[in-house]
Amino acid sequence: MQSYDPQKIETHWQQVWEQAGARAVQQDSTRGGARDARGNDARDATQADARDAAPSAQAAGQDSSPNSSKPHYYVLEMFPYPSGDVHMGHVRNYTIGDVISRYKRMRGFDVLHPIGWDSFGLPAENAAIKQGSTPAKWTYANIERQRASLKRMGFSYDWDRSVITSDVQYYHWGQWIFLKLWERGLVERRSSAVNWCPSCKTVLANEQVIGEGQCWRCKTAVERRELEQWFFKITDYADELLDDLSLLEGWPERVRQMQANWIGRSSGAEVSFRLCDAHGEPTQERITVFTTRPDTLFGCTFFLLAPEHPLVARLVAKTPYEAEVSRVVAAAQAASAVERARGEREKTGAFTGRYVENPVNGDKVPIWIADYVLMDYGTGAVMAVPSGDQRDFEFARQYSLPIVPVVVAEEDGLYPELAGVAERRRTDVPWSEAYAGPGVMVQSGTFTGLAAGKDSAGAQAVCDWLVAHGAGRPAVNFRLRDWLISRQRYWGNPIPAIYCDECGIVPVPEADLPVVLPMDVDVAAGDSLAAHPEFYDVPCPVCGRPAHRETDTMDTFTCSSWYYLRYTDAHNTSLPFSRAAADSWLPADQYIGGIEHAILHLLYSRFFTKALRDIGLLGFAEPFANLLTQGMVKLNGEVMSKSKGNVVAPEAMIERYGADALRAYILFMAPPDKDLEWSQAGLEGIYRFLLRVWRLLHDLLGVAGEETLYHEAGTGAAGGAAAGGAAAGGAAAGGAAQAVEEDAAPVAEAVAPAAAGDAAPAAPAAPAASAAAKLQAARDELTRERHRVVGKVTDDIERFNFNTAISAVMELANSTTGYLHLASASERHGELAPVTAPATDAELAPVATEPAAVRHAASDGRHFDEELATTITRLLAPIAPHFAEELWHTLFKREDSIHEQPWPCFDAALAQADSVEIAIQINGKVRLRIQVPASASAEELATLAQEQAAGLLAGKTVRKVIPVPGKLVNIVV
RNA sequence: GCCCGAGUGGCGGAAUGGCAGACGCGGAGGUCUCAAAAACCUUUGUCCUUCGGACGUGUGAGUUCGACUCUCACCUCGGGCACCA
Repeated sequence: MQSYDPQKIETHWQQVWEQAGARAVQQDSTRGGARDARGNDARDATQADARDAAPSAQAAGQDSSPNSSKPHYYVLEMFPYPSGDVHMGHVRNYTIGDVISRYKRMRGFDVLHPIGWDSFGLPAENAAIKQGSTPAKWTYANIERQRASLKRMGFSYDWDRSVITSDVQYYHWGQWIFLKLWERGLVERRSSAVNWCPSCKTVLANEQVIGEGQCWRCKTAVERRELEQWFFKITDYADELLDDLSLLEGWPERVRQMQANWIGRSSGAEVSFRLCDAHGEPTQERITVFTTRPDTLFGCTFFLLAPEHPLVARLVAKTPYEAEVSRVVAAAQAASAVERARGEREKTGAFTGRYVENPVNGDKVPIWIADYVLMDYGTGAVMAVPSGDQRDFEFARQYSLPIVPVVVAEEDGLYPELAGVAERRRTDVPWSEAYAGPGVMVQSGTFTGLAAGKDSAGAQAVCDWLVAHGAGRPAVNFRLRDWLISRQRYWGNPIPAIYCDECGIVPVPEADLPVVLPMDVDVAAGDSLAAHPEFYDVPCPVCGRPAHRETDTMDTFTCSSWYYLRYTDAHNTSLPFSRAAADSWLPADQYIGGIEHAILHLLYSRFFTKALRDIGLLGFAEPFANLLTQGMVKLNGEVMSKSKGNVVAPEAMIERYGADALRAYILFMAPPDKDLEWSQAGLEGIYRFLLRVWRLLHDLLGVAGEETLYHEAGTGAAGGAAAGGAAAGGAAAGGAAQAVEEDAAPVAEAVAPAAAGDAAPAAPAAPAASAAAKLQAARDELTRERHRVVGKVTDDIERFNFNTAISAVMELANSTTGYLHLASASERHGELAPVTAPATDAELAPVATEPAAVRHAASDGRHFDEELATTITRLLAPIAPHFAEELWHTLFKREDSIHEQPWPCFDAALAQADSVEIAIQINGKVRLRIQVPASASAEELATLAQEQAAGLLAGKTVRKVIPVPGKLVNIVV
């Protein structure tokens, strides 16, 4: 027996698959680019794919009807950023995707499984500076390194569709999309308060500011600066981005929740307050606020402006209040964004000396400035209702402002003496904090008695009143800001815009695309795009006068917002992708990636998809139908990172245990969405499992030779004991297995009654046939086990429970071990020689569904063993592809690929044992276990159980019997 | 504060409301061996020294014949949002 040598095997198959892949591409191109939809007509491509489709109904089972073309399945994994070699997170992400891909192919799907590189971005510049290289050299070297590692892992990618975002063939179309968005009014250049990272020396999008105001990449505290920048108007899609989350049933609830929080829609009303002049008389000038609680308007006792509000200076100019107000404004501006956002500071403010008029009751309320009011949310002005808002409450206490309760809680009678009171009687409350919950309106004039709360009848009534009196309207506010996409960095996709002194900002004409990024910019030497005249100096496309290019590049997230579309049509030279190609593959059936992109990338991609749909380039609204967010790989509870120096390198593990063991390990140790604690011992355990299966299958087919470990002639006792243990370990240990377990002398007698329980024509009952009978019983049991395991593995992979799928294969392997202990290969296979010639298709067909009555006779031994062996190999093929392929060729003597074989079939009925063990509970406690025929009805079960438990029931009155067929009987006494 | 998750042996983790702890790691004992490793076999939740029994899925209630699973409250941990009006 050739021993299992992962390095040798994996290297061999890598080369074979690589060559086969190259051949496939050549064949494709002779078919007119069918696979890749080169050119524009992808409809041809999909039809060609359909012609390719082999009849797969048998393998795909319920998933496809006979003679149908192969259904499409798009498995997408978040593409890597090429910062060095691949890490365990990549290995986990891509292993999950590869198992799904290989499994779906075996199930008869036409699978799209691409990979690429998100290769623009700041780390390349930093690395170039550090190493005195260029971003391009560093980036492309890393891509080659990663590509080699991914191939070494055995990932079955459509390599000919690879997308590298820093290739001009790709970013050309990013610029084209930019122009299309511009045409549609979704691009704006405007001045705004933006986030500036002093370390990265660039502006950042809101989504890229994390935690307490830090840069997402370098964690430096960001600064606020007023700058003119480029924006994508993602807020135009705020409503749809939020509403469509409910369509994404295949996404984790967590991610949907995070996006909903981020978009942050609040509904309420805008209320206009008339500004009073210096003498307190209302003017025509109005100040508008946004509120989610118009029902509390009668409780508004003061009015707040953000320190940055443009009105502030004018209100206090040349008044006694000017000095104090200026001091507070200056203090607010001095406080860092982080500090001010934290909310722990004591609330500070100052009176402006002016008033506004409350539209509902004519109250003159004082205008204050307060540092907790934010200029960039709502209108920068707030109606303060201290009885209903904790912040306003604290501010009122701080500056001794009145607090008027306008909502009383119904349930606990909070402030009951005000119930039903319409006119204002109290201007202070005995509470220690504001009450923001629902209740009933009080002290609110004609609205008193209406329900209060967010979106309540009272809120609606006040809103209606405001509309009727021209003092307000319903309004919705979002937390989401427009996406700032310009970056003051070199290594990115150039923004296709030109500045002309005469014509202003001019888009680069489509025909002039691509704007090529010079590859020789020496960032290490402080070089920049502005210093490259061949890039910087251009004639104005409109007037022809000298002009210059925009030197800002696009946020890398613009590149990753549409790469999954390019995969469907990767070589298109006239469009980013053809609509037909994209529509035929998307929405992606399964997207897999880290939770860290829950907001950033996933929100941007959703926005791009919707915008491109509105431009007419796509026919769908959401890019990813199903999302799996894989957990992190940790070491001692900590995230692996280079800076912490606690990285386990995949290469080193492949070197030692092979890619297949690493793949299986990472799937086995935890469900895919949970964090995984790295354990070398666990990896060794899986490696040993593969070694064990290797030996097992060789022994099963009788080619183990001298090295057989499972059966030695003449040691019947040891073998019997072993088999007994294994059979008992099997979950569905039935009567037959129990018979095997009893290894005492009258074996045949023990077997016969149990095994012959139903139609078993071939069951040998004669004592002389004891060995054969034992084998027979073991095969019957193993057949059931095989069907059960195939069913479980299939179901588990469908639901991404890879860990339990692998453990089910282990169970089948363990049961097989027990079977091997019963008899040597020659005893099992009778006169038949071990496999030397290629097995026929019939012999190696996917496990057929057989009539329940058909049992394997002793002479079928080799067939039985081969079927068992190929089943185990097929089940492992998606998980350990090199391992399975090698067995397919060397053990089963096949010349095609196991990865093109159909997935094994199973029959749930065959997984069912004739006789099952059920528990008898008395008052819910298990007291007894009995064997009953699997076919026993509930009534029979109830009777049987009471007979069997008669001893335990003596002297007790049976009140109720609950039989659960196949499981247990509960007797209540 | 609001909103999501998650709490099960020594460890990673299994369990459509129906025998808790599958599978693996680790531990213990054995077979083989001059010996060791590997491999193979047995065993391994806790407690009661017992054939046998009691207790066990973060805590406390509840629904149910029956709850790791469903309901309510609480505790702990993780995550998202947050002076968002």
